[in-house]
Amino acid sequence: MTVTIKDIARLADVSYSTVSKALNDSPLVKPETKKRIIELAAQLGYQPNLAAKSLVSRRSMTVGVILPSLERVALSALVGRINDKLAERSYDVLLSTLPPASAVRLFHRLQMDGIVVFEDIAPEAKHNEPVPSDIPVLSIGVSQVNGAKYAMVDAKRKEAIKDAVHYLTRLGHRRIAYVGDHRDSDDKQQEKVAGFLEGAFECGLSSASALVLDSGGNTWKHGFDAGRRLLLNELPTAVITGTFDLTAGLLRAVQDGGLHVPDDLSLVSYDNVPQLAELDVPVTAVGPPVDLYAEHIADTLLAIMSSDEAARRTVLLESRIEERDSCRKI
Amino acid sequence: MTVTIKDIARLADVSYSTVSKALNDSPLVKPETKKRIIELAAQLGYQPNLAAKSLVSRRSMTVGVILPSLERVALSALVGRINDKLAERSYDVLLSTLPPASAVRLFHRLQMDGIVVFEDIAPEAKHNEPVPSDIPVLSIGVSQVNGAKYAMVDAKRKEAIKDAVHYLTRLGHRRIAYVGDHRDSDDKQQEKVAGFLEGAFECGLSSASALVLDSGGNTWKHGFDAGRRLLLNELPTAVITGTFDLTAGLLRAVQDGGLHVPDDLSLVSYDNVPQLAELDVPVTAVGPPVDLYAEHIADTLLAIMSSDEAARRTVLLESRIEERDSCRKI
DNA sequence: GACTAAAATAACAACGTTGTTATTCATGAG
DNA sequence: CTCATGAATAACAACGTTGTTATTTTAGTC
Repeated sequence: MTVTIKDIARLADVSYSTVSKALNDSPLVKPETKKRIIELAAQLGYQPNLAAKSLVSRRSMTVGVILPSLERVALSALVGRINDKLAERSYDVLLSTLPPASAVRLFHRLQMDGIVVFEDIAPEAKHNEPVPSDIPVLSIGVSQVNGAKYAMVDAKRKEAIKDAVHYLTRLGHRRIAYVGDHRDSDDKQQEKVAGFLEGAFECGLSSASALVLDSGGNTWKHGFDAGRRLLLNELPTAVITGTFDLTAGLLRAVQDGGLHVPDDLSLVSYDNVPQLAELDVPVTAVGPPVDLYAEHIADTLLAIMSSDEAARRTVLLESRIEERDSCRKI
Repeated sequence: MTVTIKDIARLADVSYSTVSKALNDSPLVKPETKKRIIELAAQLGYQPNLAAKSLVSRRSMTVGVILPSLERVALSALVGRINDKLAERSYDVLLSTLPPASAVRLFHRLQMDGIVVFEDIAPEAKHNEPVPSDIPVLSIGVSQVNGAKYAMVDAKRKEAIKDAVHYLTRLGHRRIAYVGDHRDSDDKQQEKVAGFLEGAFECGLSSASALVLDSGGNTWKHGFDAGRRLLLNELPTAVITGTFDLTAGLLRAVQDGGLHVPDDLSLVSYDNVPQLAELDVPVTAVGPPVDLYAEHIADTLLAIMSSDEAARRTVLLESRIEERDSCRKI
């Protein structure tokens, strides 16, 4: 049997409402009594029943995060940071890898105060069952199927990759490749490709000297394979990679091929995460810094949660270049 | 404002207790009324408030899973299966990647009916704060620091690897390598090494022909690197790998090195997951099949949850060989 | 058409909290 | 010594459910 405030009340010989006040550090109870009760509670290993709490307060101080998996390093890192940021505001974070529709239903039943969706598809896309409008949903980079329905935080991916092209061009590179996942289904990846092509155009690169390589996926393995293929043909002087994992894999492949980064090949990676500094060669990154990303997600979520007149807003995060040792002037 | 049974009651012009019964398909309400209420509820997008429900029923029908990350394929797969199995028994699963102590506290506050811990360290190891004894905890393969404190499901890793050695020996292999993570901190990995050595001894292999390679980690990358190193020295005729990810990486490395599996090298992998069949070469596996694993975890959890006189039991799962195309007779 | 049994529905208590309102208990002023 | 004042504590209602108990409605009997 779990210990409740009533148990504590009985043992401390006070009423249970006094216990409640004492544990919430209310000024209405005598410091002495308060101390006695708090100590007793700690000793009994009392944990407040969140169900009861949320029932009366109408909020659970809990948010749910829906994600496909934690296999991508950058996503894993981001979720960790979001957890931290929300914990600072005393919210707890729970994860689910269920299909979005089921996860949302579950979170709704659990009275979560907010939901963050990392899926590529909008929650109602599958079964066409609309998400209840009374629970704030923040979707991260989902293609807005039916108008701006949810609040959204997203990265300016196109700008980010474009920035990378400009950056490399300024360093003198005239032959650049973009390596990324190229499946039609995923708009986010498409956006990066578009950024690359626009950037190349703006910098006056010929289409022959702006190579797009389809990695067919976003894992280390895909990056490695792409790096391999890169080595088979005439090399570019610089490569831009679409995700952290791709970068790590590709770096390994080209190093294995006997190339030195940045002497033989410059490298810029999307996914502005600190892990890029820990690779064999610290790699220059573009994209919103993960800390900033997490902070904006947390802030936006808190914003739409507090204003019941849901401020369905879209935040587009600016990219920032994080220069490291993977690029050189030529 | 969320819709409650009282809202439905008002609209249907019945008492809220009737609504409750109708929604729970009680025989005490007229079929006609029942139907009307159920339709109305669906139309309003009603979702039962789990907080209220668990408050009165003293159980949340929810279990929490604590894990370090979902980066390992086999773990990811296992969690997915557990989710399915528990869903069949109408339990919901929530995940947390918080440090075990915090996650347990959170789950306790949320009144979860049970907890599954996938961490390498016991929950109380960090801050020495004991887990409340009133919430059933099932730990997966944790080294039992202070006696058999929690229920536990674990794999007979030692036997599994030993089986692999015997299997390969029967096929005629006399020079076998084991590739795995070798950090002292992780007992699970140590167990596999021990299995390898014992197996080698039993099969009469000389210590020179039973190689142990430390991969230094359990990811694709570590496997790849280990494969690379393998190629540098005199090759064994067969390799046993400690995890799915190691196998995938190592397979790639040796294929890159111009070897053919199984003609030039036989391969057996720990982690009995179906994903092994989808690699370039379908790889023979040892270890408890993931389905069986998930089922036992679900069953054991349900068992210790139902018997309040907690049946703190330990289940050790037998390994099974899943033969595929990665081994040949010599 | 009054009476009973059964069926249907309504009313109520409880779960563990919090916030509000009511009560008790000192303390000090007159 | 009585009374007002304020501090400390107790009692109570409410949150959204479920299960139990009480009440109403319906149908069947004579």
